[in-house]
Amino acid sequence: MALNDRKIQILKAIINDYIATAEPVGSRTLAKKYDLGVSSATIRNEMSDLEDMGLIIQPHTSAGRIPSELGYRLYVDRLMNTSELTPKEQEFLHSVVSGNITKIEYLMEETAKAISMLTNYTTIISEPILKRTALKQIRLMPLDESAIMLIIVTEGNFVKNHIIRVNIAPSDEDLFSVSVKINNILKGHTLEDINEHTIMALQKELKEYSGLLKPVLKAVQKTIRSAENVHLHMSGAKNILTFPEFSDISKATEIFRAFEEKNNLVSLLEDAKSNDIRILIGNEINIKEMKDCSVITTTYNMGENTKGSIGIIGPTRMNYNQVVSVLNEMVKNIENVLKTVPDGKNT
Amino acid sequence: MALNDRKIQILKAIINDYIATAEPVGSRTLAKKYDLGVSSATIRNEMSDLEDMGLIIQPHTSAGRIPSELGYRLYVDRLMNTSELTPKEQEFLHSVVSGNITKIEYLMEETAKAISMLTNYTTIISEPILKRTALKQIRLMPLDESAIMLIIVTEGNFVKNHIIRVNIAPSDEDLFSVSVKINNILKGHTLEDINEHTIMALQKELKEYSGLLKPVLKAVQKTIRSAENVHLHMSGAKNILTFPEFSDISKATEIFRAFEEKNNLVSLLEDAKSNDIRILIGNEINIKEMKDCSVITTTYNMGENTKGSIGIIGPTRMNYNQVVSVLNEMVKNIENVLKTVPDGKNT
DNA sequence: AGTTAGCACTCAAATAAAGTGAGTGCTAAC
DNA sequence: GTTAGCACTCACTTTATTTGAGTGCTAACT
Repeated sequence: MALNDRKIQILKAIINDYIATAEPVGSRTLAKKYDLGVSSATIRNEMSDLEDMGLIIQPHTSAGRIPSELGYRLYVDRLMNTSELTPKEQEFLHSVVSGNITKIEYLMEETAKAISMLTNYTTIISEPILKRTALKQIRLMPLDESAIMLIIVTEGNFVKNHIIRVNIAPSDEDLFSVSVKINNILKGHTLEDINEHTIMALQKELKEYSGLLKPVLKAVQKTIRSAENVHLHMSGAKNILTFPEFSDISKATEIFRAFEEKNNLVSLLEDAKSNDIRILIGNEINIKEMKDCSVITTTYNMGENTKGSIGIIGPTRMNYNQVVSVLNEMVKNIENVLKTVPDGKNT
Repeated sequence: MALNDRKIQILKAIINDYIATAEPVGSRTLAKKYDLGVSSATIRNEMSDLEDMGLIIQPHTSAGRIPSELGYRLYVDRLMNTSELTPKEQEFLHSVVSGNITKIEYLMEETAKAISMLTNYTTIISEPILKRTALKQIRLMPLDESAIMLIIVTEGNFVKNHIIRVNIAPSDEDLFSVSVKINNILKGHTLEDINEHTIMALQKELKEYSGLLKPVLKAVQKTIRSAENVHLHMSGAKNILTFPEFSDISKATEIFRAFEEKNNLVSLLEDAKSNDIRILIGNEINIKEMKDCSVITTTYNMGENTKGSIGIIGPTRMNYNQVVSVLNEMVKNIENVLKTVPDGKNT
């Protein structure tokens, strides 16, 4: 059976209507609401064909049709028309990143919030993760009589700090020169780079302050490890409750439970490997609790090796068109901010 | 009408039963389930009295009774027996804080998560807030050719950092000596302390690097301001959905909406002024969306002027007894950690 | 006096029955 | 190939009926 123009037109109408109303749509509704130029009976015949092709489904005998996953797939791949955001929406999204954002965490937080506000879906964002976390700067500074602070800046200007307890705090100047020495040795190294050789070199340099070696090394390790972890931000999870498909508390709870499992979210975002926008529909998501959801993901870049992902989660009946536009716009914004004003990144 | 022993016994039984089952409890149930030594008819008479006294309520004519807010008030003030946590529970709570926690944010996050897991209620925690944020250390360090980083440590060892773009980055040594100079002038100062005099002094010291003055001052201001902000952590909001009193989606959504308003949560926690445990029941909470909830709050100390709060939110029918025990235990744990190993606090 | 058995009464909730309407598939005519 | 017409289906709504937990009151008992 061929998927002629009229069939496509009808399928599009069904999907658009269902996205808007969440109600199965019948032939009469289509005939009245959309200017298809044929009678409901004809539409009925076409719908019957579409159902045979697996693109739409009848929930029960005397109901209208709803799109199947296959139908959505066809829709997002070939039928969906992309639209521009309104100037107001663009401005809103832009205002979020243009504010005085001092920490990358806040930027992520705000971005997630903005997207979920605009779309009414749930947003998750992963902070940029460094492929190979190298140390950029290591510095010791005095805190008080019995404590000094270790500051570590990694590639990408992520800052970490650790307090080190000591018996007698070395002088400011001593700490500075120790810092410079450590720095010379560890700078540019990653965790696996730190071997016996580097440690020996450190031992030699820190002869006078041998008590510092161990805590410093430990802190450095911790830092690199943590920088290699994925940090997630989520916003608008409660929006799930606003969709009639999840008005059953047990369904909502199920999804929330899936959200709680960090691995789930990470794996969702990891699907966003390429820079393109990726769409997973229903069971294409490999998380059974989310079989009635769709996820749209993409990545944003922040320097060469550093990229994070954004994912938007909604019912399969989500507004794919809008979400894609929002994602594109927001990625543009974020990349701009991260490129032009890499101000105060931190973890 | 006197509140004799038997009435108290019956009231306690009603409240305990209702907390456990969420079902209105009738005279027959009480007579069967609890060993009160009298018949259901007698209990009925007493219940009638308790209702006259406003301690219990009949949702409708042919239903059992449920506690009124007044009833709960009496219960938590005078009737409730406190119980110990099981060793297992204690161990669980302890394991949370004893892990390798490098940042105060994570400690808070984990604590909130643990409490809400154990109690099944929603937990909010405010990070310790400094009464008067003073600067402790200010340091500049090189990043690359055109950027240096400003590190600021405030009283309480909170660390902030800002990247400053420059045309030509001064040398490491120069930055060190500039740091020491700035430090000498600003150390110990709070925001309102920074006046023309200090700025003049800075201008003089930074003659050679006048381009640094403005960004440094701006960053310092930002830092202090942000440190004076309340940072909140919330966990287990979705637990709300598990209670039959909120099984109506619209009720749940209402509460979630209230949760979204940060001011609401802050004001809840601010009620926890004293070190004691405070309990707010139903309408005692001044947030109308939360009139069917109760909140139990307390504070924890971290050094003299630094204290944060923990709040647990559940239905009015919450397990006050358990929550109080958990809170007490957890505060003990947190204070221990913050006292003995004040390691790597950060904001 | 206080307690209790007995009983009529109430009313939410569960169950059953009847009615409604949007939607379908099929047929026959255009 | 298209469409009007019609019988049929079935979720949903409405209305009626039944059920049962719980109450308050009264009269008898200790």
